[in-house]
Amino acid sequence: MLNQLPKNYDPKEFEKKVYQNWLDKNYFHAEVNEEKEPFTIMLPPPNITGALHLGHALDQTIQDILIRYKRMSGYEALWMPGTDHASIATEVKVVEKVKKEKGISKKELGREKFMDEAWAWRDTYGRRIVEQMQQLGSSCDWERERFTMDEGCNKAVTEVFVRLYEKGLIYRGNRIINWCPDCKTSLSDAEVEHEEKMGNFWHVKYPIKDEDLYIEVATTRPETILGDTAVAVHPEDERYSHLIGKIAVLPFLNREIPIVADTYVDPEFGTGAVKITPAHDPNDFEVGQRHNLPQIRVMNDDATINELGGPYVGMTRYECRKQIVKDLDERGLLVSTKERNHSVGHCYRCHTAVEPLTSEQWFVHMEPLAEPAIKAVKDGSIKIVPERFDKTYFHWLDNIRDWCISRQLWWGHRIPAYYCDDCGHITVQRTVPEICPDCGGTKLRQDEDALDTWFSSALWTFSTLGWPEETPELKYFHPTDVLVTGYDIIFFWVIRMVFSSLEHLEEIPFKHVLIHGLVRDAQGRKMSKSLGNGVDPLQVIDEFGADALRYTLIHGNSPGSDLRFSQEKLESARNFANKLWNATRFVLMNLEEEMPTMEEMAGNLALEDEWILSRMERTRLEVTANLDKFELGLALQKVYEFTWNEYCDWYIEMTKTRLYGDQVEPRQTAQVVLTEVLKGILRLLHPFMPFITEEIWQTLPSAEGSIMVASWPQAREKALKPDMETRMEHLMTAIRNIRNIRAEMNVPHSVKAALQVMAHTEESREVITMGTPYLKSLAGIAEVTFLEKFEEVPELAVSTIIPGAELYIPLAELIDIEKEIQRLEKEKEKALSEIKRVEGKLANEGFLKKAPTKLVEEEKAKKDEFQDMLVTLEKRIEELKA
RNA sequence: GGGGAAUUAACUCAGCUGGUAGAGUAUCUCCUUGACGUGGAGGAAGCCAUGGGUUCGAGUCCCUUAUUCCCCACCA
Repeated sequence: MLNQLPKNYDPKEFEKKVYQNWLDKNYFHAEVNEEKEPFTIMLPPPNITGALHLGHALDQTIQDILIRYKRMSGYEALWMPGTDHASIATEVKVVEKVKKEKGISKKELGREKFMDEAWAWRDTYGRRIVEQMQQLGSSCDWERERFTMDEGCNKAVTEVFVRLYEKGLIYRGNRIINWCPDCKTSLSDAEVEHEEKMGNFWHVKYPIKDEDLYIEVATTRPETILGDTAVAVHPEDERYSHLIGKIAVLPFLNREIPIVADTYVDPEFGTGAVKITPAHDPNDFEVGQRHNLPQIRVMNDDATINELGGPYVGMTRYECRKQIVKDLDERGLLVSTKERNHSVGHCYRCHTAVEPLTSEQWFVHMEPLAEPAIKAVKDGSIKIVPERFDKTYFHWLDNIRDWCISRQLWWGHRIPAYYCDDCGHITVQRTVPEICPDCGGTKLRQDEDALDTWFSSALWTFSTLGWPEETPELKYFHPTDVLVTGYDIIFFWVIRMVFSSLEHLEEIPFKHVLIHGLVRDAQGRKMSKSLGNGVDPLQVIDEFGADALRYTLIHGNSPGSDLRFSQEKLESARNFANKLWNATRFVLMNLEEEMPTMEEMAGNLALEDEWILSRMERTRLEVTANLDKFELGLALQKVYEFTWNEYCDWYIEMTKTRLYGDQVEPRQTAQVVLTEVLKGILRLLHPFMPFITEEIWQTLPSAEGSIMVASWPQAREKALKPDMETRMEHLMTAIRNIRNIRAEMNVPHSVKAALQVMAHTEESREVITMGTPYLKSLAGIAEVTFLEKFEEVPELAVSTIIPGAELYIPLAELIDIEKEIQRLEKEKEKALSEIKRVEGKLANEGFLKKAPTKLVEEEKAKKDEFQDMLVTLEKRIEELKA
């Protein structure tokens, strides 16, 4: 007795064990190996802020499929895992934790102790993420696991910062930036989410100094009046030309501000006069620069009004807005209030409305970096899949502005800039300076700020391989092959990796970018904490198994599009696993200890053997092609269909006559082919469903080692047997038709019918002869006889047609003649409509001239076929009516 | 304001370089046949959103319209 499997598929029984075995055998590890071609994927490092969600599961499943496929195909496949420190998000979480546990703020705790807390957090969640990935089956090279704040990454970050600074591409400046009053840090443009909101548009009068005149401005943010330093009008706007150069008096503060002319102003919009607040509006900032206006910042870091706000000091920006509107109204300066839609920026982490304000920050000068990045995609060095995301990529780069990289946070890479207290000189260098190179002073302070998280993730493809050292790994594995990520982080990450790698390594970071969509809930809603519709991958794995989860995420999904996640899909995935499981049980219980090899049986193959082997070959060809084009959903679909519809539904059923027969030889061939094809299926399916395929593989005789290191089946076009496929098709049609007739005639299973065949071609006679055992076992036929003359056709019989032959079932006592005539009429209709279609085509001159000859031939053949069928049907109907 | 996507069977979605519409789920009929009822056999179900164009031929390519959904954007 060979190995046996339990009756039901229960992934919990083996998934952990299987994964542990892979770990023990070190199969995930990749090394520089000049004898093999490398294939590299860098895992987009998950944030250490919490647990993995279904989006991660999708992202990682795609990568795991690709990496397993390539590993089996003989590549030295490296999948480098790691986690991201996620500066803001983690810091916020740790701040909350400290507050909750210790009741103190981060300042009270102090920088050093705060960092200890953050590292402890990282240890906990970093480990949890690894565990989750392992449950999903991810075959990462854990020995190479990295963290964006580990020593190697730190070194790379410093190196990049210093190089860019020395090149003049990083600078420090007092500029307008996006400020999150809740996270209390600056944000890059990419980190601001804009939202359309209904707000008010207030028209306000500013008195003109020493004159009985007013200038009317319009604003959505009255609280910024406190920071106004000018009013601007269009230079050619005649309504205001007399006011240019005059002085307006700011309400409440009585500040005297000039009226300036600037083409930025759109005379058509609002009143045509704009209040200018250089310290709180990006456009106004620009105007301010052009006209040398002072910047008056009237808000604190928490967006309350500071002492420059006069009577409004201490109010929040919203309280202040309300109060100012009220005060303006009281003084008769409020002209009107209108409703108006406008977009407000929000922090992508905490969703607080962002406050634009001027601040001393570090920036990357983007223009010179953007250009090569655009070129790399334009010239095809980097291919984005699906292609349409090119537009997103270009659009962002074409409109890029300088990148604000400093964050007022502790958790992150501290900026390697040192200020001299004596002379104010700024030193940027790789190591901590002892003395100021300018004045020799020793009182040096390092910049307090940390770098944007994305600054370090931008280096991920090479900082993880040892850069700036010229390591063998870097040379061998870089550029990486595919970057797999969601469309939501093209801006944050993909673009920045491209220009970073091009700038520092002078090569692309990856050859392909494979974009996937978002995982949504069954109603199509985004999964979110506030909706409470998030699904925990671990719970899914617990209930259905990791393979079913992976199947659900991949099946029927196409690159770049969102997918809905539902219970039904999981069930269908689990059912498929169960089907495969039981097919294996069937095979196992019919095998014997001693089995010949496939090669030894090559001469004994029956029609169905040749057929299934040819079909498997075709499936291999298609699946491999799909995988190479990143069409994972299609690839999986094909494996599924081959497994269920061909192997299980037909081939297994057909082998039963041989397996249960008492002759050794045909039985052995069936046993060998059953095993061979099952193994073929397992190898094709392994990248998608690694656990079940491994578990089953291990039970099969003659399967050596792990399926993980088995070879990917090389598809051979010449192994296809199209004629065998056609013959089998005909036999299957015969069986289906007979089953159909039986169902329609309500012939119970117990009643075996005799089949009489009028064969017109040698081939059809052969098909029926070879197919006789299957007509018996699968179509309820008792025996098959061939008719030689038309006169022998029984009168009371139901009939059906396959190419080249008519099949009759005399069921005199059972058939209802009227019903049978109806059935035949229906078939006749079908034949007629087919003939009409084909004839229409063949009557078309253009078709005959321009369509490929092969197609024309096929159509002609079809026409003949259907016409024969029609003749037979008509004859048959006549006979029955008579 | 700009860009993109979607619109295919009751539902959720596939459909690659144009050549007679597919799957899963649900539904209807039958079946405890020695792998599987997490199953088997059979059936019903679609003017592939709209109007045009290119073509011998369009779900597939081009344009129009409608609806829905994303993304981007410095009109105060």
